[in-house]
Amino acid sequence: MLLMNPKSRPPTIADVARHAEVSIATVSRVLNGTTPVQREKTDRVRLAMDELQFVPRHAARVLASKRTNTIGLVLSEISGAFFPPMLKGIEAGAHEAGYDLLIHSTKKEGPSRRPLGEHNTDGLLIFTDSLDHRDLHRLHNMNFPIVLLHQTPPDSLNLPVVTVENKDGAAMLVNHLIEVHGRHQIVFLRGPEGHEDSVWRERGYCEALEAHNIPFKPELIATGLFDEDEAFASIQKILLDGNPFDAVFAGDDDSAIGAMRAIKTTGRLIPGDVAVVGFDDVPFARYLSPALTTVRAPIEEVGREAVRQLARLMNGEQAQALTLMRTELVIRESCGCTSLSTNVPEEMGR
Amino acid sequence: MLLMNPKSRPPTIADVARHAEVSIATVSRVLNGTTPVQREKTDRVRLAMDELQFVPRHAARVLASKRTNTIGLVLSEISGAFFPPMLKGIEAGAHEAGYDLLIHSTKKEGPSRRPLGEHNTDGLLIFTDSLDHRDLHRLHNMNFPIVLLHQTPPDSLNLPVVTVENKDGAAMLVNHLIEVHGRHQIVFLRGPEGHEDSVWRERGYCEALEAHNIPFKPELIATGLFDEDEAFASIQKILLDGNPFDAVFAGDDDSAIGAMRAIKTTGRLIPGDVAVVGFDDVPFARYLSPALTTVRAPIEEVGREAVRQLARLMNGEQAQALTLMRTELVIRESCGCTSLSTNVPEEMGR
DNA sequence: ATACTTTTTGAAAGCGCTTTCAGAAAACGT
DNA sequence: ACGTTTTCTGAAAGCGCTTTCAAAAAGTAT
Repeated sequence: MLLMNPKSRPPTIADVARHAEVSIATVSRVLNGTTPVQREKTDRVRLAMDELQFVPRHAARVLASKRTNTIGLVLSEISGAFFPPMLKGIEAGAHEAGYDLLIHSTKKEGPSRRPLGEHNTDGLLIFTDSLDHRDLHRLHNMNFPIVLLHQTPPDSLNLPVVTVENKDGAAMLVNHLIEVHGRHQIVFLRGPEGHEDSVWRERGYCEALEAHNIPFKPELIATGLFDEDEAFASIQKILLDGNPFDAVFAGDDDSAIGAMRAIKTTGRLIPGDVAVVGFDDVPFARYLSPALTTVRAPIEEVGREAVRQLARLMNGEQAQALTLMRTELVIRESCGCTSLSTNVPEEMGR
Repeated sequence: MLLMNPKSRPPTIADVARHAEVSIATVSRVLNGTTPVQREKTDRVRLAMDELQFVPRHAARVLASKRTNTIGLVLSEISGAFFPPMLKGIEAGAHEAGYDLLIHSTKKEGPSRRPLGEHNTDGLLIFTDSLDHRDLHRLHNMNFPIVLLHQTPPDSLNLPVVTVENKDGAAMLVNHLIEVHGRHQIVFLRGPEGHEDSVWRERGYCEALEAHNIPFKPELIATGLFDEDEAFASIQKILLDGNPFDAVFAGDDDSAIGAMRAIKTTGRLIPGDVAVVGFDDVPFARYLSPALTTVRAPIEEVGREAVRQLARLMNGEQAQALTLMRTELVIRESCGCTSLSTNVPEEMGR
């Protein structure tokens, strides 16, 4: 193993050039493949790079080329069952496209008002409302590549969006409750104020009701905040108020757990007395008893697709204004269906 | 709102200097607070920066200062219940310390053998064995700040490590099984080959047996790969082989699910006939029936602490060679204890 | 006032790479 | 062989910022 002089600084492109007896420009060219270089020289350069263990200084390339080769993910908080698969998809997408991923949390901005990395990235993925409208406008005005995740653009800004078919998924779910199980008094638990996914799910809920001529009852709408305890409390309140219901669409799976707990507490049976369904299909949904009927969103694909759209933007191409990833009904037991393989994941037999 | 000439490129420090009628150096100084600057000039500069919406070019600072203000997280794959909280901790730690986070996946290296970001980060967090020993040696030799996560250094390299007390946690768990529930035939399900966490958990398992003079039986050791289906198969095999056992320490929670399924399939009762315990305390552990007794590792804290150690290294200070985060026994039902509040999370009453 | 500190400031030299630009070399045509 | 076109190549000019360095300004002590 080649030991390098401990005092010496890491090799630069100039060292490589000297070592390979070519010009700096030539080294740069074999590094980037921008211009053909004679075979023999290419080899010499490659060899030199290996021997010197040369690693190009990212900052220098960025400064000179104005391309960072990095995409930024802006988000307000890392949490929820939702986040990991999305990140996984984004990471995979970035990797595929040859970009690095810079994570920028906007939650309670640190000591130094560190500026958003516009110049430090080639494009930005913005999750939900992690960035305020002012910044969004500014970036949009300067024509900076941006893709929104799970958030439609404010003020009719023309920014591409990637999200899931919340409305259709919710409608499928509620239709199932109505058509297959004959439920008509369906509670809906809203997510956090302003949460777009929740808004669309509610819309799907309403459409399903309408489609079956079931009147919308405001007293069956409550707030679950996509949170277990909040949902628990909300369902308890509805029970206390004496509003009858035979099903709960909990808004998301976390809320569904809370709802189930609240219902069980009263001695009611799930799904006999009350059907409970969620949304998201988080990993533990199948382990609940009864196993939770819900809607699966291809979250990982959302992340991957968002990167793809962003890549198009960064290449100067047009991106799709709205990408809606299809959702899928996951029937288990909590709706009243009977699963043959209780608590057994589908993949079991593989 | 100040509209800028659309043709104009983003403002540079020179523009700010001109605008504020000071030198470039002065602008840099108020930007970094490196040297005191007259109050009045400071104000002028600040104003100019605001008006021009100046955002310093990251690359330029890095190139000039040799500090990237970024730490890199190197990992081979984003997955597992394990990952999200760890990332959350790391992100939080990085944010606190004023660093950005660059995620670098080494899984199936992309098209261009993109070099690891040594020069693009001030320090690296290396998760499990996402980086091969050669690179590790090289980085170590050049005295580059590195902290290992859940992996002790190979070849007695002197690199700081942050991980959890797997051995103690496992021992506590097995002790509980033995002392409280009188189990003596305890199956252990190993994790993936070479997985350090698994090795230590097994060691804890062995120590607990020894401490109670229970002979170690090789036929009670099997492989669960920290995977539900694999664990299912392994337990089935042990059952088929007719090796009697009255408890399963599943290695991790995922395996525990598989183990529970396999045991239930035979009609045996949990925990009556067989106690099952896991490790990790993933979110759904409490929702299983019976609720899973397991060990909670402060994963998020691991991430945060790792960043802290790395920060010390980057500041030229010494880091702690080994940081073991304490684990905690989480007693639920699957070990044979009876929980008063079945399936009800502790926080319920808040 | 004068000499000597101490505090602020600006000029200018890089940081390591990409990218014109124009010249050199090679390839081609006749 | 010579003029042209096509390929390759090197010199040099930045990219936007930090950081000496030394001079200028302001403050203190004599």
